[in-house]
Amino acid sequence: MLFGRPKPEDDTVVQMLASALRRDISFGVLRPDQKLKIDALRQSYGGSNHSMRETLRMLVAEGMVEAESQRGFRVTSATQDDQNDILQMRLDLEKLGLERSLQKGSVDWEAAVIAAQHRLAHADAQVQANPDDLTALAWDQACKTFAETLIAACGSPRLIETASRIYNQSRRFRLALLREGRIDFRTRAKHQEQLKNAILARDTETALALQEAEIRADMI
Amino acid sequence: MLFGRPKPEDDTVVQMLASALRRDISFGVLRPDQKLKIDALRQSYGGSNHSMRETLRMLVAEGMVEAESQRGFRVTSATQDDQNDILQMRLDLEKLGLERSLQKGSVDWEAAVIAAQHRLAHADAQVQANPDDLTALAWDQACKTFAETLIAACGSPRLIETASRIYNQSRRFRLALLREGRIDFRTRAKHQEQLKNAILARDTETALALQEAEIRADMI
DNA sequence: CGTGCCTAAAATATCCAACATTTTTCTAAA
DNA sequence: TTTAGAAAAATGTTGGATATTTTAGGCACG
Repeated sequence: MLFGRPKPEDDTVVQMLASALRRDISFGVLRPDQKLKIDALRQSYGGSNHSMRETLRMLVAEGMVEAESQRGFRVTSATQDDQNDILQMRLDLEKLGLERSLQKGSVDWEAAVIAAQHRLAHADAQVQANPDDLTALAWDQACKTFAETLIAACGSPRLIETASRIYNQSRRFRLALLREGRIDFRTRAKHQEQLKNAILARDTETALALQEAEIRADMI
Repeated sequence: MLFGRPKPEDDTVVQMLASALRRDISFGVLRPDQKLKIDALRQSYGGSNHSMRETLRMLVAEGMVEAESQRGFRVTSATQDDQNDILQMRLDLEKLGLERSLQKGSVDWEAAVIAAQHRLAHADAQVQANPDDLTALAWDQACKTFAETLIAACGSPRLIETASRIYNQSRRFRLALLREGRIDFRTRAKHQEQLKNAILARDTETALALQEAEIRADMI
């Protein structure tokens, strides 16, 4: 996983569609509560009706889309309550994950954290200099990778998978913050650096506090 | 939710299929790592190829089934590691949920706990007297309902949903215990009663300890 | 002027049949 | 015995068709 993924993630049509829809939901192209009509989606994204349905089922299970029987699909709503719920879940899950990673993580994990933090710092700089959609996408991905790296050594595949699911639900909130220019990059950079150092020092208390601050800042 | 569910959960074909497959995976009719060939499944469960594929996608997202690109679906493996991981996740999630329910739960929640515990005690007695598959199914459902009721007042839809997802993955382990006669119903009954009383007394520490004991006993 | 009812249009959920591609299995030669 | 290649099976995808359900319009009725 050093220089890009070895296996192609978007192998099948359904997975390509899922990626595209995920991205557009995160970016707000498809807005909360918006109806997702099969034929309309096919016009924009291609694929057969069946592929599109399969895709939407997947997104339902990921929490990005909601289904109502005989009434089709719509983008999951994004109320303040939802935001709070997602924030709390991220706190619970990612803190657990980081705590256990700090207990179990090897030097390989430390290296991965350093690398992810380095890339994140770079992405932060990029997105400040040039805030177009493509850069924002790369920045968002770097944020996710960093958050996932923090918990990668926790030893629980299900914790990792669950945290990833919840994280994906949080993305659109953070991308909205970015669009609105409400992200304090100065503080972020400082916290990230401190967090990395706390991890290398295996200072659990400080690391968890910084992680919590970062997650909260991600969702105001 | 007093006398059965008001809305029919198995409205559509896909949801019927999902229920049937979930049940058969939990019961071990479909064994861990078993290949799930679309046409073979259609013979047993009906439905078109698309419906079956949609169903399997859902189960993938629920963690009951795994998909490999161009190589179809198979029942999620159930190694000792998996069992441990699921156990740990249940502990983390359900303890969080119970703790918050104890903080926020109203008298309605207390009533629901009492009701669920009553039904669970009944189901325990039934399954001891008459351990056929149908009774086991009802018992299993009562267990799940009880576990879900404990965390129902936590105020976090995503915590509830996530706990449910993980719980479903734990079912086949507990049903295996039941089949092998390795469940200590005496201790269960005692613990359940004590747990209910601790909850009514809002004794968080005792309640959490008893809950943990129950979850561990569920998975040895 | 609204209100309810009926019909028409749209959308969903499903099925069948077909096909390209990929994986697996079988067979036979080196 | 190994291996190469053909045959069989399975997956992933598409198009088209149909029953059912929901939604939208329009129109008489009070």
